[in-house]
Amino acid sequence: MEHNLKEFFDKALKEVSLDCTVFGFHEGELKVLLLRWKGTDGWSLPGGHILLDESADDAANRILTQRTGLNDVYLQQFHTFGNVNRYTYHPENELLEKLEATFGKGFFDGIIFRRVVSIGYYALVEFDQVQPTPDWFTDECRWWSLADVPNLLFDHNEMIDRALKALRQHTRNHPIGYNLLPEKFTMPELQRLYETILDRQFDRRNFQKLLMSYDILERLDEKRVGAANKSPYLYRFVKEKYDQAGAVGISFSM
Amino acid sequence: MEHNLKEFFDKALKEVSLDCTVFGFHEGELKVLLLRWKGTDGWSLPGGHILLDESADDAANRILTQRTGLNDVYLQQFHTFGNVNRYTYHPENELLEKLEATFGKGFFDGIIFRRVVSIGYYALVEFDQVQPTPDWFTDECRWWSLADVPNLLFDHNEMIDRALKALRQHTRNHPIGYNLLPEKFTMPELQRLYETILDRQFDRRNFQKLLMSYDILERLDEKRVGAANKSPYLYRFVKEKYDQAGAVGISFSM
DNA sequence: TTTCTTTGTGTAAAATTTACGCATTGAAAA
DNA sequence: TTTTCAATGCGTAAATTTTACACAAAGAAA
Repeated sequence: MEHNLKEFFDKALKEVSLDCTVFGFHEGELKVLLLRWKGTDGWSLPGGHILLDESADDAANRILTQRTGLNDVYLQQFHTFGNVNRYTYHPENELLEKLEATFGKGFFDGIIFRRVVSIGYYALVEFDQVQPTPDWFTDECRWWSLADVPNLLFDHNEMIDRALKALRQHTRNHPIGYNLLPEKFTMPELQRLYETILDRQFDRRNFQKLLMSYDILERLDEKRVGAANKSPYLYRFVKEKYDQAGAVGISFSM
Repeated sequence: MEHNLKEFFDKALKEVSLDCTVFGFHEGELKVLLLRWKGTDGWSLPGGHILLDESADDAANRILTQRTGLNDVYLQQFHTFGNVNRYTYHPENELLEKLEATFGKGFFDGIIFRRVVSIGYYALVEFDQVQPTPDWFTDECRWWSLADVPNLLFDHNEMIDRALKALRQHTRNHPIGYNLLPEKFTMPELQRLYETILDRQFDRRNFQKLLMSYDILERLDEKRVGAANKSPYLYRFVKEKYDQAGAVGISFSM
């Protein structure tokens, strides 16, 4: 990240931060990207501060690129967290002690652990494309299954809860999958994504009918081979129609 | 407001503000509350800063109480505005000059017109209950019909646009009316509210059937008299069921 | 060659949404 | 006092959408 942390903070908004819940889909499960703070076992969401000359959205993009190696990640702002005590839900004093053991006493004075309002974003990424990369504060960055997410620092568990709710809401009103699946995928794979996000099962015949009725998918002549069953067709999104359906809004009513 | 502005700002977050789009419903139209800045003809949304010891939601409530005289206003955070130039969409230099003519040169240095991220809320209120009250910066506070809203200061026109979109989205997934209508109202009045928010017409027979199917309304024995037609029944929301329906979420599909 | 799991496809029933008519009421007009 | 007129209350049929469900075919594994 930045060579000199204090220099960076001089060029950034101090009372506002942003945090990103990065969703990936792998082996039938939703995953989120978490970071472990240096010298501690405390985990948090990827986040950071907004530079004086960049918008909040630009900052979220910059941070996401740094953490994932990806450009043009799908990003959605969903809520801003402004509780007085949002930094004190968890024992930040212990965390601070451990961090100061690593960085030196007083290092973080005036940098973190003040009153900060945080803008929450969620991101949708292709799991396989991500290169999880720790930042200046952390020495580990990796995927966690949503079900296994531990107690996080600050109010980040609440952030994930809200991000997931926002994602579900989005899924009910827009097509989903372009950002979470590889370019080509089978209908059962797409269905599993929907089932995972919305946490319910669908009849595969009705699911196929509904999805095809949106006219955003193209069935290819290829099939996925190798599994111990009938080879399923591969599909891909027709980007223009996918975007159009997203702009107009569809109602996934199943 | 505060007797000493600079004293207030010492106890508040400086890089974060919040702005409220206050919706009222009157004579079949949606209205919003706007403020005219002292000594100028520039209008803006009601807003303010967050005190160090209050949450963003508390601040929004405090500000709304100050502007409307109401407690416990229905408030919903909908978006945070973080563009770099959100204070420069409009000729803020001219505004600043006029304000300094009123308050004295340099009065606002370090107080306004810096880089500020603003949290957008919308509020739903009973039009008749509101006592529009200007704040420290303004000398007029009044309702405007949504259709007549002029060019506002900063990015406040965009804020209203987004607030309205959020309100429409909310209306499609939750019951609406408890906060916008008086306690007792007729079915045609409720229908007109829906038609105004969603900007389309409904068949009154189907509308009545659908609304009654939610089981959130109670028909009273009273009727509204005085108009040159058949006296319509009065209805009122059953608060518990209204809240329950709001928590579960309903789908207004018409 | 057989078995077993998964995929591809279509149709009928149920539920929901939409369209629409007529009698009634109450103030205003005649 | 009577008539008129606009708005309200109530119910049913048609159209559409959603849901439920069964059987044949493919392909790897046994």
